[in-house]
Amino acid sequence: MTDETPGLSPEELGAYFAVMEVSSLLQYAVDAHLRAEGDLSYVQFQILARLVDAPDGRLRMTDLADGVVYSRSGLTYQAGLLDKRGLITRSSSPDDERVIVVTVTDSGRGLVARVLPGHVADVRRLLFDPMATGDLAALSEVLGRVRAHMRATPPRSAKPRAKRRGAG
Amino acid sequence: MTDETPGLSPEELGAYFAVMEVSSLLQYAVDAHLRAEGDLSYVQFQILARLVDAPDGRLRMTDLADGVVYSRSGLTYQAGLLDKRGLITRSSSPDDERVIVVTVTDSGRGLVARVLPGHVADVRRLLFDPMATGDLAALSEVLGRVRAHMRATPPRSAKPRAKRRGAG
DNA sequence: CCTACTTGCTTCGAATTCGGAACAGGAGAA
DNA sequence: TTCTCCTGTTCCGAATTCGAAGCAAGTAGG
Repeated sequence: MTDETPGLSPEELGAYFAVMEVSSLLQYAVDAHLRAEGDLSYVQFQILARLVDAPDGRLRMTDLADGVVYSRSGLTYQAGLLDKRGLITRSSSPDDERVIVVTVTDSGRGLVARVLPGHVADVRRLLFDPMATGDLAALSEVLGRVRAHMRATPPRSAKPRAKRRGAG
Repeated sequence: MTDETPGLSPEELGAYFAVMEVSSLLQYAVDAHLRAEGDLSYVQFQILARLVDAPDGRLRMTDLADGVVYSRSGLTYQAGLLDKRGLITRSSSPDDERVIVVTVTDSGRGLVARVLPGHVADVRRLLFDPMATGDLAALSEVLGRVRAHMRATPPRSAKPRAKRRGAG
């Protein structure tokens, strides 16, 4: 793999850095607002938003984990916090006693409804306001392709001996 | 601000989610590889890469912090780890005794050179391979505008009473 | 029925991050 | 000079994350 590494062109390098910086700044700003308005971290908001969007407001722990956190234990921790605040409830599934079904409470729905307008306004102000006509379509097109490719390429296969210690 | 929140169109929502998911998966995959190949976290690699790219391989702590971490203390922690491994050195500036100048060692340069090909290959495989002709230019164009807008809009002004506790 | 294997979630220990407090070196005014 | 800010770094406590290990529940084979 030392022979065929053509490197990245300046434009590729700039695009790579731009993706990382934009997402980082966006998440940081959005997270700060969510904490200020609803005392919610970005991860907690994502969990609640997913539940609100789900049929009957119920999802299994495993389904919730996908795309939000990269470990089950992290979700257990966050679910514990949300449960303690009365924003969700957890109960065993009658079909499969192993499965924990998470349900949004009315309080949780109310909190999401209360912080959602500000959240949307933040995203619009930071991400979409500076865009020109056609930028949105172009961005969706490109990132849609990239996302589909990433989902089809599980990252696990590439790191057989990654010895990560602690939080990433 | 409750009257004028038109929400986000489905395409905007999709683009927003795509940005967050792509960057998250990309960072996760790249981080895993950096740890496997050089026992470096993504943040540590960013610090070393910045130093290698800087004139004389030297930067002040404050300049390093901008864009890498969101707190000075976090940079101090990482600099301590890199210093302990002999990848950087820290010394006071003769001009201003307050300033700490960070310098990459030969060992640090060697490590960056060793992990850079794999890092570049990861970025290419995950981010650029699925792109079609013209996608790169479009992405650079859009995100360049967004990034410039974000840099001109400091996030501090929008969260006067954010009471964050611990890591974000 | 009983044993082996898999799946789903939680507990535990370690690592990383942040904000604020504390500390030290310069710059300017009287 | 001395006093008062300002800049820059480090220390500390709290919060969040991950991986590994442990435990309960379901599934397949004999």
